[in-house]
Amino acid sequence: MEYTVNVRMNEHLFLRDPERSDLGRKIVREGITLFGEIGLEEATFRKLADRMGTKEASIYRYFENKHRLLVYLVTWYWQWLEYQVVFQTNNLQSPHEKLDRILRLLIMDGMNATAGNGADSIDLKTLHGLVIREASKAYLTRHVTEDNRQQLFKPYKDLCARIANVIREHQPTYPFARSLASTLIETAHYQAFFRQNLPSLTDFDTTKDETQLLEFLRHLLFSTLEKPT
Amino acid sequence: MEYTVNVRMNEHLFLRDPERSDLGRKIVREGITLFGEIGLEEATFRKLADRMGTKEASIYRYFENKHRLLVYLVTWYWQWLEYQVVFQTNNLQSPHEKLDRILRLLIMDGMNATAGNGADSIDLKTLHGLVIREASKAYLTRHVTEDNRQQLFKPYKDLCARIANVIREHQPTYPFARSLASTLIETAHYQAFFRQNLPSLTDFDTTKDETQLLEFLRHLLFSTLEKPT
DNA sequence: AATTTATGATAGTATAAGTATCAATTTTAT
DNA sequence: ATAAAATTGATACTTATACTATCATAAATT
Repeated sequence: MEYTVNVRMNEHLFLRDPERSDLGRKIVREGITLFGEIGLEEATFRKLADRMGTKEASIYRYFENKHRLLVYLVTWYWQWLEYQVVFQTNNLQSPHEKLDRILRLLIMDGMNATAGNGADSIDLKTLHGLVIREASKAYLTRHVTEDNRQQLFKPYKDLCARIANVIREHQPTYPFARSLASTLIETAHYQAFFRQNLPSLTDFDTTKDETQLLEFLRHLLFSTLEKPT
Repeated sequence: MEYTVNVRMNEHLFLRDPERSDLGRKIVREGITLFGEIGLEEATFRKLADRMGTKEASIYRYFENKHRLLVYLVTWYWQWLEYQVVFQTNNLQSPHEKLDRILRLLIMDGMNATAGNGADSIDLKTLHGLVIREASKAYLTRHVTEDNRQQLFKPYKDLCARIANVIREHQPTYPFARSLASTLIETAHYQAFFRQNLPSLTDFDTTKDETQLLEFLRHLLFSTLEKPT
């Protein structure tokens, strides 16, 4: 059985829906690789246009500016991840097992490489790397309140709320389920970043895989949930 | 007894030592308030110069660019904080008590408002707010490896290592002391940011003080250290 | 008093960010 | 199949940012 899961994006994120044209899908796809390759600050719409063989002005017709494109990509990731959480924890009996599955999703442990159909498929590994480096810049701005009013962070909140629910399922008396959920998400990301770039801020062996990070998160999560408050 | 503690800054951070002239100290002081008021992305050296009644070119004589000034401010904070950790945990008998003191430092619980002498004193509350919003941008860049080679993040690593040592003092068998230390620092910051700006990502009452954040961190830390690995 | 050093004032370049226009092309509706 | 509508390409602007350069003046050193 073949199927694709479509993510419905917040309409404030774009001027013209990039999912509805080849050019739009290409902006998203190439945007991920450009941001991934040279980083958000070095990236410009001109460079993106050149790489795509199109014009700056064409990209501006889809996205108001670079920041909106970033938020688009990052929220796409949150929504994709929330779907994975729902899908992969479905029919698991124990909340413990669900949480374990969620942690493995957060570090993209053993994920398949792409999402979506053929040429327009999204390179999830690259997107994950982008999220690790740039996702926090989506909200660490002066206009966070305004963006929040436009519901731009709803996918992040939804993901967080969903994880918090599983936490409460496992330990109904724990009073900081949402903070713990957001901490797990953020910690998964910057510990991965530190492991790669500033390894002395971690205890992980850079030459090995992310198993140690997973161990760290697992221990953090389950010890916290076991101890009464 | 009057005394001031001087922080020796990495010389790669500036072109001319801002501590050694009135103009330089003013750049640092006003830089903190400007970044604090309008945020890093909106801030420019032109705006900073206008606000100071000086010229753009004069600021460029001290700092290569905006990012270096950011790193300067942020690392100043890390060094100041490490000193506070050393000072305030000195002569405390139990590592548990030391860790508790460290957590309170991380959220700036009951800190006095300024550091340094008179007119050149640094507004710590504003700097703390700046660190919460902007500190991660100091390392979340493409040139992190190069900056790291220039030791720009040494103060952060030193602080982290010091906290990790207290963690090991309290629980010698815990294998992730450094990751836990960096997690505590980061979590203290973005949970404070979320509390202020995206409160549904937390369980904290925005109308109250940071006590709940402290409770969250305390529980996270001590439950993790109690449980065997 | 002489000399080095720091700052102010002004000017200039390169790139980024964003807008506007219009013709050419593609898509959609009839 | 044809007309109408929407999309894209191509070009050209405007404004702002991020610097660099120069030189006169002021301040601090020797």
